[in-house]
Amino acid sequence: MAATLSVPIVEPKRKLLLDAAFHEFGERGLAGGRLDDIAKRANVAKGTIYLYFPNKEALFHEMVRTTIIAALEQAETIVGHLEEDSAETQLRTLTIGWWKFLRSEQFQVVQRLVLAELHNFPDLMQFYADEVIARGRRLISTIIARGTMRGEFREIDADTAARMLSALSMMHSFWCGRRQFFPALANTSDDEVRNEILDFYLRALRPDAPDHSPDASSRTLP
Amino acid sequence: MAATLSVPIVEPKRKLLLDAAFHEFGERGLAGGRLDDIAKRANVAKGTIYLYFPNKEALFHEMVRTTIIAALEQAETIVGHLEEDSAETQLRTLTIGWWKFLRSEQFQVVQRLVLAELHNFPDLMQFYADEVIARGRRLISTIIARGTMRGEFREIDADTAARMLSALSMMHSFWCGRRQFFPALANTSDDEVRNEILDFYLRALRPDAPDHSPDASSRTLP
DNA sequence: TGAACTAGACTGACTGGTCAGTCAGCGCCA
DNA sequence: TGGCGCTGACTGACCAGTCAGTCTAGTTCA
Repeated sequence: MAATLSVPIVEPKRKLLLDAAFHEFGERGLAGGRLDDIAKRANVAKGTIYLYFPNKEALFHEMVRTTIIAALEQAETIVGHLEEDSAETQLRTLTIGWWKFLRSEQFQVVQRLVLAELHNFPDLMQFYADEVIARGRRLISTIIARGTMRGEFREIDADTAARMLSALSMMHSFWCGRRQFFPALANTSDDEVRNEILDFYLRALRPDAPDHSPDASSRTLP
Repeated sequence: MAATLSVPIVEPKRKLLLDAAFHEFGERGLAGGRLDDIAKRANVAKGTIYLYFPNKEALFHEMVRTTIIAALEQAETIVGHLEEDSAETQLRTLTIGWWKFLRSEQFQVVQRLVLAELHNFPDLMQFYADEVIARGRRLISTIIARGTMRGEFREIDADTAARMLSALSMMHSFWCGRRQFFPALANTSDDEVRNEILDFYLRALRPDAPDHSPDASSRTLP
């Protein structure tokens, strides 16, 4: 059977284990997750896990890493290529894609694990900070810088502004993931929340009204 | 002994244990925290813990509860009584106090535990959501509603607006607690971050410029 | 063709360490 | 002297990690 195609038939099992680990650790965390249960989920004996991973921590480590990567890849296809629209439109497009990413099951689990366990895994924390947080912010900040240059947005440090959008999105995504506890969000759909964030955010980026400022020296009214 | 003063001399030990539990669980989480170590921290034998708490979970539960309460009490004294200032000043005052609360060690630990472990303790999660999140938001939203009524702020749903400030503050407080991983914040002090948030936020609440909008009917310029 | 052999993926009972929870007993104080 | 607050060695459950053994599929050879 394997004589005809020499593709390694082995790797699927690795993926199977990572998938089982994702669910187990996602539910119970690193300390709470049991290898016996992961094996059971993967329909495999416990010993098999040790054929693919040296120990529990390594399995956890790799699971987080691959999940982040998979989630990012998925996010990238969603976000797409930002055409030469207005900065506002670009920001809206990006946010819609990014929000979908934040609300995905994969990211929700990763986020919980990051918040919960990653202070014991500085390298994973750094990976997450660089690849998820910083990467997202960089995309945003590029658009904002462009918008500011064009006069679409007010003068504002693009990195700071990006951080603000990031904070709004991430915190709301977390709350949306626990709607039961937050009556304020119980009757608001994910998309509505996202639009609230965007509308609020874009208000803060509006250019100064031409007058209204203390020194009326630079009037440029029509 | 108890004849002379009938004050229970027992409670200090309880507090001692809760304090030790705070540090132990704060560092290692519920699953990782060891009762032996909590006993050691409190200079007490392990058995003593069981004179005050029925089991580990109960100790954890009560520790989280009392910590939240203590942190809130402390926050309340910081926030103080909001005098009849402008809404903006009130919001600034409140945010300064709230931010100090968010950045306190007590809250930092509670936040980590909440994010990490509280999905196994729905009642604690609810307590946190009600007493910390909702309570904070209510304070903010009252001020915003007043500001909107007075024309200081634009028309905006006060609860939504409160949620935005809450999101900005909580997420940034979390990031500030892990500065090592976020180079963007490495060179920005807590107070600077807080001011960035406030300035950004207040921009989003500014009333519409009198003209610039479709109907320029209501001019109230000097 | 098929019997004998081999490789190595996989199994699961077992081991050893850890830790929550127990309890017999100690010492101090009224 | 009685009892209360406390101790800490002990127990048993649990679970990560091990390893001797099985099972399957491929290969060789008569």
